[in-house]
Amino acid sequence: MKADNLVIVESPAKAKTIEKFLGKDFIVKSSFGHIRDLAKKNLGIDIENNYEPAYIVPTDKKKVVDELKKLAKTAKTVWLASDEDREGEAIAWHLYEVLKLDAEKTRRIVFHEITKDAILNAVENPRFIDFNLVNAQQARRILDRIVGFEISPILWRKIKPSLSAGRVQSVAVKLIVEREREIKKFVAESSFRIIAHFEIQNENGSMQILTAELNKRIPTEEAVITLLKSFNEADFKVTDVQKKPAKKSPSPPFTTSTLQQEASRKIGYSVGQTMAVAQKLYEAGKITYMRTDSVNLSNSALATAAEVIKEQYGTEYVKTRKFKTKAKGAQEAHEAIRPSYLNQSHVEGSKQEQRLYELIWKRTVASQMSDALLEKTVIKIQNNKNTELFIASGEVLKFDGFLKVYLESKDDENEEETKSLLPELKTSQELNLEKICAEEKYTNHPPRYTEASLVRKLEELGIGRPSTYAPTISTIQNREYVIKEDRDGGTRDAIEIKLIGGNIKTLTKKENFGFEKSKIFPTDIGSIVTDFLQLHFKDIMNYNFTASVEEEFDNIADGGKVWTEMIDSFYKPFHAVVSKTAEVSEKAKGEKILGKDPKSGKPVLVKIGRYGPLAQIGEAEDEEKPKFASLLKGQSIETITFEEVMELFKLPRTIGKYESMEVIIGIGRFGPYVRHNSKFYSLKKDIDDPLTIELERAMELIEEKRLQDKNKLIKKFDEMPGLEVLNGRYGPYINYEKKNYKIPKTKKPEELSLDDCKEIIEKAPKKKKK
DNA sequence: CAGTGAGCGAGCTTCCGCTTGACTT
Repeated sequence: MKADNLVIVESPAKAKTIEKFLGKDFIVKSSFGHIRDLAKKNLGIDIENNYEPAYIVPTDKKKVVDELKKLAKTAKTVWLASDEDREGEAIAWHLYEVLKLDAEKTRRIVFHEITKDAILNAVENPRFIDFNLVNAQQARRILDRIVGFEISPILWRKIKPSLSAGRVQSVAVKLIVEREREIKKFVAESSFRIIAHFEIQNENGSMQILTAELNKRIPTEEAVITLLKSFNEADFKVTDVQKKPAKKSPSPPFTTSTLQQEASRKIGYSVGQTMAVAQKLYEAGKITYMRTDSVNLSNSALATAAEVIKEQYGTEYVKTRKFKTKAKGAQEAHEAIRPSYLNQSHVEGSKQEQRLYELIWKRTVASQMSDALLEKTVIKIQNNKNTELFIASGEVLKFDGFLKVYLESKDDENEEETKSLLPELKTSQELNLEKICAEEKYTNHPPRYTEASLVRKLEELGIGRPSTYAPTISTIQNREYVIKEDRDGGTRDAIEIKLIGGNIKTLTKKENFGFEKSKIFPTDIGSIVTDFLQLHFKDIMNYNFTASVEEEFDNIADGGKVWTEMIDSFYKPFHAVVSKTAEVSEKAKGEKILGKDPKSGKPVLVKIGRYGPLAQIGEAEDEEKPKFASLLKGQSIETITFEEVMELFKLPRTIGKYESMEVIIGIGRFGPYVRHNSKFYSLKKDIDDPLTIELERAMELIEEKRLQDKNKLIKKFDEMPGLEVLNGRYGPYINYEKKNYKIPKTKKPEELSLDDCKEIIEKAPKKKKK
């Protein structure tokens, strides 16, 4: 295949679309993102030589680069069409360098939307590579490398191997750690919410209840009773009625971050899931690009939206808008995330894809619809016994507008503010009191982050980019700095006091609180690393660090600053701190002494060990070796109590005999277990507690595992005892000499002969390790 | 795969931001 013009874009899906818009003389290829990166050896930066970067083409990019080289050689003109932002400009430059392009035959073009007009217009208006922008990217890349690769090794030495630190991830973890500490410090307070119920006779004779809330909360039970008594036999009347028009406007179309948030709130996807499903939709040509910080829609999309809305809902529902991006540091290389074809409100595909698509369709369409019009009513109610003021507020939807299609969800749905239609009332109208209820309400601690709300916070701080939100969230979980899980809450008393028929009744109810679903919690390692970094690298950990270096990158991009000078003024003081910290800082183990062992009088402490958090009685220097016990899942150094620690030392414990052999409960490398006849059986996490589990349940676990093992074995051969055909999580497989082999789909596992198995093992591709 | 927490030393880990596959025990 030969063509005079080679166009290079970043994404293959984009290449496919664009090729259709351009003529036969054009061949459109993708670079699959960056094609070069800093070498991993020696930082990939020659510090002595004015921060000269050492770029290499990673092995998995060699193939793409070779193909592009070949095509570039025969092309008369090479069009570098990577995105119009810092990273895109750098990609263009790397291509220019690696493909050894001739400046004469190279053109740099950009477009923000994938429409024929935009592309043709771009081709008409080429420019050359903007080296200031490229240098801003180099500064960004090198700063991140320096921060990550100079701090991480300190963590390996001072805390634990394989840990990591970085401009983005370390701050993300800090947000989680700090929020958890705020929550631990938080003390819930309660006060009483007072609600009066009035009976209203409607014109047609039917009865309606009007509820109105006292304009303040009452602090104590005693004060509530005094107050309620003062209402006894009072006459209530309306003292004011106010009606005001109001409106609600739709949210802007989706960006990566808002899509992740809404998909989490409305359909319960993790941010990783959302991106994977969106990727599928994008590749199928159903939505525009899913990694974007822009809320902009193309003019043609706006026009189609107007048509679709007019057709489906009527002209009065159309109101097209151009939204402005508010996110800090947004680079707006793409459109907002929207359906490629707005006239398709549904698409084929998996259930997951359909649900996400519908969400995107609704959000996009709603963003171009009329405001919803409301009438808000506020009614004031007073009485003749005291000066207290009750307020009833209601809301009537006069015109639904965009609400016909879509309403953005909120993170905290606790506030049940169901404002309803109020009866028509006039000033000085008398009201018949039915009852007054006082309910004890507790204040809530600041909410724990979900994956999606953490992304929102990062975006707010200008930290990270659309392409990195999901990977960052998984990095901090993979490093075990944080963990996403459900946690049980507790119950507490909530008092209810009523004034009804002249009597006061008090009732104490139990209410559940504090249950957490899929929330992010810090681990001990996360807290210790955060404290360590905060102590030694306070600048990097500052929430404004990214914003302030971004300002300098902008200066470089504008040509006002030389990138090596910017890096130099960062590196010199930074590296001095690195050297000093490596030398003088203590090993950080998060050690905490909780008390004294009543038996031996030795100190009882908790700390991070090689294999995670542990409790210890006595010290290493003591003559007698210290005793150790691992902490249980869900326990942490920061919150565990002395009593809980002492419980841990009750393990291992013998809980009885089964088949005339001892049954022992312990905690090992892989968590709590039952040991019986020198075999191990795992306790079920979240169900079994090793400290309280009884013999009967342990026997159940043993039998369950035995049954499972029996079902696991499909086939074995007497001639070769080491070879087994087994049933696993991903279906049947062959196990031989500790290695597993896939069974071809053409074969039935039950019918495999020994020779078949040998053949499969022979033919299996050699394991490659990365 | 299941009681390890000492210490030595070789060799490895690690960043952020652009993009998709390859491939699952």
